[in-house]
Amino acid sequence: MSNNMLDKGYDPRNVENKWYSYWESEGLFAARETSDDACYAIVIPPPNVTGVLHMGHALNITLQDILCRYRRLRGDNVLWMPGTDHAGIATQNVVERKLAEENVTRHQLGREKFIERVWQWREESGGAIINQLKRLGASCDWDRERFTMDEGLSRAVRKVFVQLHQEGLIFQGNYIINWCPRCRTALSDLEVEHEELDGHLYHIRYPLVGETGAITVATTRPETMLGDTAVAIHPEDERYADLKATSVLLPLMNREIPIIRDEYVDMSFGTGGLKVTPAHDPNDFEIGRRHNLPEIKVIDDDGRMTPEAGSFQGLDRFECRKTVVEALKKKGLLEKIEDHKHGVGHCYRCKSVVEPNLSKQWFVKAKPLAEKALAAVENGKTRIIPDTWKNTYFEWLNNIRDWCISRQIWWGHQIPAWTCSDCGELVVAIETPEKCPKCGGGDLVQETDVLDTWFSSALWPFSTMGWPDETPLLKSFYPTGALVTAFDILFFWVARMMMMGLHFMEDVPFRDVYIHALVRDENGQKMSKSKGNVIDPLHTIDQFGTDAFRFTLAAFAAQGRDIKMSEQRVEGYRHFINKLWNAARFSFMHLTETMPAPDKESLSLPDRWILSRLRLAAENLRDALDQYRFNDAASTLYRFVWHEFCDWYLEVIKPTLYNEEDPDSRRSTLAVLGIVLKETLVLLHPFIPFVTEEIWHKLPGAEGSIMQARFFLDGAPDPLLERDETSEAEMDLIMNLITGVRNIRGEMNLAPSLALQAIIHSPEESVRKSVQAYEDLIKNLGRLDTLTVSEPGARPNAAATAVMPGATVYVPLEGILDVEKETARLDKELNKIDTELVKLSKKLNNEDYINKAPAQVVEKTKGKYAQLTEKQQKLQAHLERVKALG
RNA sequence: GGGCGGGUAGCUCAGUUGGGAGAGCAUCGGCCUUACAAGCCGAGGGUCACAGGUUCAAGCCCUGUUCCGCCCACCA
Repeated sequence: MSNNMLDKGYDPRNVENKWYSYWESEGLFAARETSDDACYAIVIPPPNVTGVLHMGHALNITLQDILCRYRRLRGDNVLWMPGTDHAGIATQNVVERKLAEENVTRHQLGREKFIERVWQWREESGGAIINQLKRLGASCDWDRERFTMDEGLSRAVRKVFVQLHQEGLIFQGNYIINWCPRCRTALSDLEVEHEELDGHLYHIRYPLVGETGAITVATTRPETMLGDTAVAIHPEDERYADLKATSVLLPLMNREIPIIRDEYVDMSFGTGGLKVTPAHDPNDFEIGRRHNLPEIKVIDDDGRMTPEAGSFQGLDRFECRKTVVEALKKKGLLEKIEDHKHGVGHCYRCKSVVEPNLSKQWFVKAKPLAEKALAAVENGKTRIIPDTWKNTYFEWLNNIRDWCISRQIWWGHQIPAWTCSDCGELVVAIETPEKCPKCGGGDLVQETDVLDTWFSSALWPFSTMGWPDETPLLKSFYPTGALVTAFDILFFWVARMMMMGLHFMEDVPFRDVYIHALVRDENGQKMSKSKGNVIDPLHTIDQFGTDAFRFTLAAFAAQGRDIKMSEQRVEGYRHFINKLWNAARFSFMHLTETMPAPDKESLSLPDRWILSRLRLAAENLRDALDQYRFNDAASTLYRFVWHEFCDWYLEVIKPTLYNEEDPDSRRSTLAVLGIVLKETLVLLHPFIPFVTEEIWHKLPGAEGSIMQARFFLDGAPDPLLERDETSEAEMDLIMNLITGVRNIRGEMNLAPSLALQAIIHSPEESVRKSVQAYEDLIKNLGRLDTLTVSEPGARPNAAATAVMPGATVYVPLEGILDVEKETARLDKELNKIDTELVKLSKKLNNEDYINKAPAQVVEKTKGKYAQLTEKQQKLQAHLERVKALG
């Protein structure tokens, strides 16, 4: 037994860690800062630093790793930039929950101490997600790992903030924003998730001042009435044409508020009366500004009623709703309550009901930035794949609103703005200013708010490469080649990277954006902890190995469709990994040394055939990956490896390998086997890096890591590795003959151990020659005793038959032919042919078809018709003879 | 309210300019054939959601209907 003998089954556990360490220690993931080779970069979508790997990451990372490894094999200088995100609110919430277990609030701790705790938590947990990415095989350039809060990136954030402020694209203002009373912070519009809920529509009567009667308004949030500063009606509403009163008395508060006329009001809704609460509703806010209405905040930052709410002060907002309704009922001012479905905003981090609230915040003026981002996709500088997402992207950018970037939390980039306590001057600067530039005062107080997490991630493609310095890295790798992500952060992240990249780098951040699917559970449900349907990728890996898992993800990554993950399927692909393993194992039983490359002329048919098929597989793989069709790439490989290389080639060459009497043939076949195995491993490597590396090292003549290999398609043209359609056609004939015999054996229930005899008739000399030349091969795989080939002549009676283009096979079964079975078998086949012929003749008898269809298509149909007719005749004739036996 | 995706074999899904309906798993039959029983050989199984239309030809293009899923939206 040779020393490169493999174990009987593939065990990933013995292999994966070993090779990952090897790749890292050999520096095989490292990008060169400059090179003559094409440079290709991908920046990782930075996972939350305190996060845990989930299926979404697994898919995302796997696809990126496939692209990166593929590009390296194509000879590119690849940079896969890794890193993590500080994930402001999410991380802060996690740490706050931990504190809660100790019965401490962050306020008790104080800002500085709290931030220390967060950093501490990052130290403890920050490595976890990275190690999990490594288990997936991620070939990131880890020496360059970045964090959105590290010094370099913080500098980039401050620089961007200051410049945008100078350009008037960042401003501070009092506007209505989305407020999460639980997280106690403002949120951007994107961070609010709307959920359709069953609620109520309360109809409330607001009595007119100076005359009898009332205007009835309808609201879903009666507690906000305490902050009403007007009632609005449509200027053209005829119901109020004669209304003389100019104000109403706000119930419960006994405040007189004006009746205003505004076209925003929908006359068809309810009674056409709209209560206006400028401080707690975005629309009302707009109306309020148009009419110079006071803005009265009745709900505070904790979601409790303010002193402005009068006797309701201190009540929780939901408690207050009930109380207000009761009070109105008592006063007889509640006209009715209807059931009403409406969208309610929730915090995307903590799921609390978001309160629209008037607040002073910082904003990015988004329109000017959005225009460039739109143009770049319109003119194709950045491609979005699949392009159905282009519309979504355009839609959002076209309707973009100013981006609220200030957050009232502690974990994040503190806004680089200071207020002079002496003169009130606002100073925005990259570095902490020593004194006030206006009055020279030394007491400058920094803005306590921090920036939206997505502000710093928007800079990721260039901040990670050293911007604002002009680094060699930026020069080589910006714009990056591709961004790979799921659609759920298309707006949060992708669109904003486009905006910032175009603004600050004056070029797009990436040439391609590949949007992949969401991973769902077997029932198509989104995986979530609360549903308990989460499949842990690490568990899957433990069970089946990383390679099987990765191959599964790739195989399911069809464009435009979500993935329903199930472990059962991973198991299926584990079989594939094992199949490959065993194919290698078999090969190494014979392939013990390097073989010289043979002349093409001296090769046997199967050798020529498999080389040609390898070429085709490589081309298909390349085309699929270049178009991000990962599933096609995976199935191409699967089919080639299993059904061509294993099922046919390895079986076909066995007699050659075991035949000691023809060492020349054996050597040339071994040489081909070596080439095909080697190149196949290279093709597979991006998908299943571990097992291919493991096998690579057993391969005679293979040097170094498989990561240093190159795609043969890119090398100097090698006549051995060209398509050879003549050989493919000849091999097809041989395979058809074998399948014909196997089919007979299978359907007639003949034991595999029973050696059969076959008679092949063909009028074509080339066919007879092929059969003669590969007689042993056919006999072997067809499990035949004897094989004779001749021109059509006397036919055996007690025989089963298989008819194919150019040849007819007879398997004499004297004494054992089951007439009934063979009759049934032939009948079935004839029926199929019958229906097929009816269809074809219908076509061919159609003048329009003959005239209008392309000649090529018509010819094809005619050929097929002739072929089937011939087959039908032969089968029919045979059927007669068989019947005569019975 | 607007937009998007999907409905193809029992299950999960492919199907790239319209021209012979496919794969994996599952099922059935036969095999321990010296790489692999995580395997080998063979078989059965589909009104391509429904209804129209365009075309010589439709799973694919157009219109409508229906069911499922998702995204966006300031109608109280």
